[in-house]
Amino acid sequence: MASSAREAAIPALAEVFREHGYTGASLALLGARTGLGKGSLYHAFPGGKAEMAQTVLDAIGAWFEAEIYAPLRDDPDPRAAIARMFAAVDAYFQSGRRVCLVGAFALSDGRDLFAARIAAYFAAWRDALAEALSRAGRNDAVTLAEDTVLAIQGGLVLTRALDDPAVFARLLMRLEHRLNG
Amino acid sequence: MASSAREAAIPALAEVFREHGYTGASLALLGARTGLGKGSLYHAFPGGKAEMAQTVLDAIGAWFEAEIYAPLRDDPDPRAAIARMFAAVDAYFQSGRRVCLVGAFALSDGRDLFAARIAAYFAAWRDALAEALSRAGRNDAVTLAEDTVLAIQGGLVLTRALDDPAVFARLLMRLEHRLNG
DNA sequence: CGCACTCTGTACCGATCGGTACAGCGCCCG
DNA sequence: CGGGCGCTGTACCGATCGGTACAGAGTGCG
Repeated sequence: MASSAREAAIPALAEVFREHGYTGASLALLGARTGLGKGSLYHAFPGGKAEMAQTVLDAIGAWFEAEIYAPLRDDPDPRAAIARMFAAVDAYFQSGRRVCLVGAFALSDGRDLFAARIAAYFAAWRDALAEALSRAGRNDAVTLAEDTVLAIQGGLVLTRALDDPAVFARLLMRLEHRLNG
Repeated sequence: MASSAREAAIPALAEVFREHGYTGASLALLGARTGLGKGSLYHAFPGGKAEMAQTVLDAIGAWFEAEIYAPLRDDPDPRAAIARMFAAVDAYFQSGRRVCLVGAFALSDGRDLFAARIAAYFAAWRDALAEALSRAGRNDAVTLAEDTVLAIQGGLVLTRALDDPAVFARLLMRLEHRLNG
């Protein structure tokens, strides 16, 4: 199938963008990590590096939407959805060893190119979490949601800076306690 | 004086690294922003781009040490030092419009090159704040300090991502209230 | 004045950048 | 079996990368 090579390449592309940023992710690196030559890469992504990055951002957004945001909004048990969010976040970011690509893009390169997607990712997260908190009876739902999303990003920065995954683990415990008691 | 051109260039260099990251900050950009040709740049920084980045990181570290960490540790009134920290942070980061270079470096490029400096910057901040909180009588000083430093970094990420300085302003108010009542 | 020394613009280096062109391989379908 | 097409490796493009070499301008001092 035409799109299967494309789909298969996405996780590898994501990893390279995560580790090197947009400008730092060279076609040589992208090709090496995916195992695809330049020809294949441009056949699958005619738009070049920009299309690869967009596709990766969309895939990440879709994953979070399905695994985290949708349950937060729709699960009849909001507290269960929040617990699920923390478990998914811990697994996804490998307890802080893995960086958030969207957050990294927001800070430096490719910010202008992908600003809309970046903003949408965080806004959706904050709003879905606020929805769950609201249904759980919190009246400070929006503030608490913003604070939580922001703390997770900060936790990733500090964990990476200090090279100490315990920072992220402690943070998630604190946050979950604050949200779910 | 020999070092005056060097010193004068540092803020401009810092701004370029902040906006483009380490690999994204080309010598062309660095030269344009500082107003120095390649010859002058390499005369002032014989070690090239790496020395420029190190110098910038050191200058930032020194500024935070003098303006924020030292008062946190030494001011006889720890609550005043904490208030001063929030005012300095708000001014330095221009209410979130400006990104933290150290945090940006921690997330992506140049991380390995400058890991020690990056870790020292955050560890010093966390420890100085914990010292102040401890002297102010908080028994959860270390946790609270870690949480605060991390939240500021996350606030910068989210503010940039959503392009909304109000996020950072709200965060600082919340944090100061949590620390100083 | 003239020497010496600091500084700086410019030309140049090999390497690598993102991207394009294209020839040929292999697979599928008629 | 054979023709066509999806796919891919490779050579190549101009631009730019970080870095070096160096000649000459500017400057201060004996």
